[in-house]
Amino acid sequence: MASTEIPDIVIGRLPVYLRALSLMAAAGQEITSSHELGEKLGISSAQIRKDLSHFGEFGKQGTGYRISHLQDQLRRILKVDREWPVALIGIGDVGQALVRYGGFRNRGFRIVAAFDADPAKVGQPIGDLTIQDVATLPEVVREQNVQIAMIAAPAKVAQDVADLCVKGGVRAILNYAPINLAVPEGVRVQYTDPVTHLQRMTYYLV
Amino acid sequence: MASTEIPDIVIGRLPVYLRALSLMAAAGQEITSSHELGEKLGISSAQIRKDLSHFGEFGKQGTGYRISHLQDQLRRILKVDREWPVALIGIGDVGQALVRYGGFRNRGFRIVAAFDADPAKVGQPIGDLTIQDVATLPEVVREQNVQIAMIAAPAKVAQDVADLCVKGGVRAILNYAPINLAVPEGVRVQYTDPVTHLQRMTYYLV
DNA sequence: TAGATTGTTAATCGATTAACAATC
DNA sequence: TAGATTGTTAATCGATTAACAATC
Repeated sequence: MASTEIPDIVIGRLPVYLRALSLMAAAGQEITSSHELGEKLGISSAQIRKDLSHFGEFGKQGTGYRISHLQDQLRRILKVDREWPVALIGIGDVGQALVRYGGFRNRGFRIVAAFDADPAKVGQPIGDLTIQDVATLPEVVREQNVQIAMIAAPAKVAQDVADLCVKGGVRAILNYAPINLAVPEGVRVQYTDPVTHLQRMTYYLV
Repeated sequence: MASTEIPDIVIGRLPVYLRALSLMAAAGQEITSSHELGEKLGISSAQIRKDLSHFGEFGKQGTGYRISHLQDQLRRILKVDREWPVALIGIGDVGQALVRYGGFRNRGFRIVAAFDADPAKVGQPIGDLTIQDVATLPEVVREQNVQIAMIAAPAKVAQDVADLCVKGGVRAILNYAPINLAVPEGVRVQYTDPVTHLQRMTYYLV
């Protein structure tokens, strides 16, 4: 079976599956099973099979899944069988780390434009790029058909930056600023904040 | 009411509530309601009230919640009404950004030890700290009673680093390496990987 | 073949929501 | 007071799991 409203929580697990598969593939492994994958990820094998069954039949009874095939399928489903252009806003410590991060390549993304509001930074080179004035963002991302943005700007201006992104046609935002963004329907936001992650664990400490 | 096995998904929302409250407080606001908070976060007001009801009664009928009081309560519940010492392993781009990040203070955390495996880095200053040899980690974190670690080391060695952390008594790990860690029962891991976040959104793009 | 593992169904489990009495 | 909002209950909704026929 396939289609008809896949739960978002299922979509959220697919990148995790894909990452685990890539690790296995890198180690030279060719076949895996829902049981093995579940073991590695702390997820039940039934859940993995159920999740995958939303999209089709990718395994073989008695054998399991050919890793390369399942990777291909997951990449296709997640639409990362291509290279998405990404805009990065805020070239501070986090922004610089993101530019230098080698993990985007081959996983579906490339930073194609970097922005900052600081006149001292605008015009400076960063990696292969030149830092552009954030005021020009809507125009630039629209021209380059950029649908994805990463916001690493200070919290104070993050909402303004998000507004500029939306104005330029961005539909997906990864927000490093520790604030909740208000965006129109149809624009997705993911948050990443080390403190929030840590605070989620302290509850369980003594 | 209180206690008796709070669902982890509820715990996961508390830091988000706390962050939103801090933002309101910073803007000079003194009172809020479950409705307003839910509006800001894209969560139903009923869910917020239900979540809070696991821990006690923090509001007032007809009025809502006094923000400073709810902040205090959430900080107490999450155990971030203190300052947790944190170890950081891997002083590359991400590690450096974390050391310079000002957002830990006042939110419950302080990096008290920085480690790297590179002999050229060991002994170098980073912020207020000196980079230490990762081989000494178990000893050092045990001495300083560090229960929380952030791993920003390369994927290849992240599991080894996690093992050292566990050996030193660490019970909570925030992992920036794009791999799933195997840890013993009782040790919590949170993952943060920009690519995984982005891949979760591309599914919805055209 | 015998053993293993899939894909799927039905049952269970848990989380979210709607509604409202209590009350500030 | 009148209006508003909490805390909580019961109902709904959705996700996870157990189990197994199908079959490699």
